[in-house]
Amino acid sequence: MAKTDGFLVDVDYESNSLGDSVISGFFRTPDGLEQFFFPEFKPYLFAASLNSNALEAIREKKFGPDGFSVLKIEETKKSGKTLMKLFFKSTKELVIARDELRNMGISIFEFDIPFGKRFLVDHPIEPYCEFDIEFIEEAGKKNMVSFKPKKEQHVFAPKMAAIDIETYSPGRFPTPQKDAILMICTALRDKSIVYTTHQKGSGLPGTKVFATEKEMLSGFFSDLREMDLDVLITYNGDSFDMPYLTERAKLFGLKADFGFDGSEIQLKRKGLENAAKLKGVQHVDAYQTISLLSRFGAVSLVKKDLESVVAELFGYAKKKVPPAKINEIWDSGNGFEELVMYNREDAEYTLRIILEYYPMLLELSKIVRFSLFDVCRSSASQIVEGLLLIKSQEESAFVPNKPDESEVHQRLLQSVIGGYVKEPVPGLHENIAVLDFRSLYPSIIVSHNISPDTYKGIAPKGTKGKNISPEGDWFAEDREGFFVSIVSSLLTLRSKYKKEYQKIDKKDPKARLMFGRQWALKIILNSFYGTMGFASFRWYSRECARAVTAFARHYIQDVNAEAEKDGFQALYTDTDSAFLKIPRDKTHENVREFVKKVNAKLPESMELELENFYRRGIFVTKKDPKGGAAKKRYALIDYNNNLKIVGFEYVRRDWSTIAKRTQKDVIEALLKEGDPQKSVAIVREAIRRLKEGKVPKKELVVLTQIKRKLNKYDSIGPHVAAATKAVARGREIEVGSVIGFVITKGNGKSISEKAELEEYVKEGNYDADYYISHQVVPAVIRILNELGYSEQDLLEGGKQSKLF
DNA sequence: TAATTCGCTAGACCGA
DNA sequence: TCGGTCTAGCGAA
Repeated sequence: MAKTDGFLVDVDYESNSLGDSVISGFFRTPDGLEQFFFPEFKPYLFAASLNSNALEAIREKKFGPDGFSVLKIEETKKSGKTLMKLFFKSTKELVIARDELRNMGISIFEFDIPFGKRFLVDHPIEPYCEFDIEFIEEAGKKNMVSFKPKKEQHVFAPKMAAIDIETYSPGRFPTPQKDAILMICTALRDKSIVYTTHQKGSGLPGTKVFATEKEMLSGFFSDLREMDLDVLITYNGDSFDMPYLTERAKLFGLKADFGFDGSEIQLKRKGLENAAKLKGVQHVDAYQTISLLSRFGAVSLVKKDLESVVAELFGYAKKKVPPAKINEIWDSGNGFEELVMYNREDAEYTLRIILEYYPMLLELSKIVRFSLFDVCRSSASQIVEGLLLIKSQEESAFVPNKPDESEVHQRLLQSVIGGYVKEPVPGLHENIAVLDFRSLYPSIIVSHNISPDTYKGIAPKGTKGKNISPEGDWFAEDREGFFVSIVSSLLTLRSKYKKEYQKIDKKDPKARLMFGRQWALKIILNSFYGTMGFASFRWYSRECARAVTAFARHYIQDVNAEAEKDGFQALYTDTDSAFLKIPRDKTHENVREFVKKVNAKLPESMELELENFYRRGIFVTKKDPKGGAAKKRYALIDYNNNLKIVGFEYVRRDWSTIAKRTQKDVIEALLKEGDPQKSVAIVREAIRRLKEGKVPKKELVVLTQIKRKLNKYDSIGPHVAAATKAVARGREIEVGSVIGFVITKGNGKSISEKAELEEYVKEGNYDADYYISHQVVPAVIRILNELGYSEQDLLEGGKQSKLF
């Protein structure tokens, strides 16, 4: 028996010569990346308790065309019920057997958990932890005997590199069958290398020049293998770089073989998306990661192309070389260094994005026991599901099946009422306090023991108890719910991490790791409520979701009622926050006392926090005057002159910069300086510039996402019209892409007819009337209405303010 | 196929 | 040409 130690970096499975599915773990040991096999671990599923006849029938059953049998059957208990654990020799056989078992009328469970994930769920191990390993080597294969977490753990510091390719694209989207790879860049933390076949590259620092593309690819592949990476990063490599490299390699009789032991890239489909997997090496697609983060609201991005992301995250305006320019440079050789720079920056920034989020990804990986490859491509439901699977395994709890289509349909018919939103008091207000509940939904789950396994039904009228929601849903008090123990430990862990982070010096490299840790927990906590009400979720529970929001509405409305009782004015409320106007006879200290008083009555895990005090704030009426004041839009300024603009056009990407900037300037003049006349002057100036035709195109662009195929739209809005026209010109527009359009002078009747993709519009070609009356004026008019101005005042001028 | 509901607004669409 | 209704997108929480 031999010994070593190392970090677990991936779990995978493969078919051996006998057709058995065998799990292997990849460990980063002192000898490099090593693969250890776990031949004892077999694929399995559960079947409902069977009588002896049925059990015999399964034992005798010959499955599939080849007539295989169940490997073995064990009896187990889950949540107190008896289940049969059926083992198979391979995942292939399990898949065949599950259909036939169902046809036999047998209820089966946990039949759709990927084998690699199954292994990680079943073993009390975290990926990227350090282990002491004992193994036996036979016929060149290392079989694991035991592996135990080391007492002292080091943080896994992976070898990382990012790659990016540039291709030839003569006026169309590049196709690997025809268009060459011109350049490839590999970026490491301390250097980057550009591979190219252009002779202009020779002599340039950090470049490797090859005579042919075939030699370049082969050189690039062998360099990658030599780097012996743990993590390989791309930007949209799942859909572009990896398939492209694979295809080009194939054309030259090569293989994109830079995975473990010279294995090739495997291109998979994950739902509708592509995924490129490498054995033993984690392919982290930064584009997928950014999508994940923006889904979870961890970053807010207007567009997800590399340039926009780099601008948002690092404040750097990276220069883009458009495809046509790439070809021009390539053909002429002029400006070659610019192309090299572009390629290099793309790879370097791709690496930087992942370095930025690595601590958070790593923590997510550990919590749900997904590899980095899986975690960066996961959805919210997969992450929560992963966590619940682990918990179920630990407690031998029953795992519900995913619902079938008709069940999902049924669930969708009944939705759950959400948070309470109070109509604000419109107008300009002074001296406001904003209070909010910390982690409201998770803390309600914990406080009232909300979980499917503690649900007792609707409480009879008159029943008293702390776990009866305002709508009557009743949860047990004598035992802790399955969801509750998870959420509660996540909440505790997060506040511990947050405290540690607050204490540590922010320059300490550990600080980023700690921040990432608490952030990962926040993401999971925030998704928990949502998944309970998600129709396709295994642990869907309408009752739980309904109780959470009912309690939430109760608590926030209670804060308002108490505040009014104490002499504050409840200005506005949205779900977990209350805006209070502090009357003249009250102080900030009175607000703090009020918060304390509320907290004294709240359950232990709930807390109302003082978010901030604001000097001034404005709420406006809706466009439809009958509709009253607008919810979810307001602006505040605190005592340090920090402006907070929420919900207004200013924060929306589907409004032009000219409208957004004018709106922001107006709000600022009003809140910061209290100067309505200046606000009016700002609007008039914008209108004047528009009329003179001097506004540059980039201030006029409206960004919108194309969410479906262009022919699937019932209503042809400006963005669809602009996209359709662009496609007619030969531009490719993918579903999900964000396009920018401008309303031109054109001679169409409708706005759509005048909408054109930004790239086809000349400077100065814009419809000034449209931008005045459909962009600038609507963005500011409701704000100025509150101060007594009308639209006429903006367009003509002269009249003075009556208010303020 | 991949967390929820609440809410605002624009612009097309449609019939009088 | 109008006003109501519907489709669509995005943001707040």
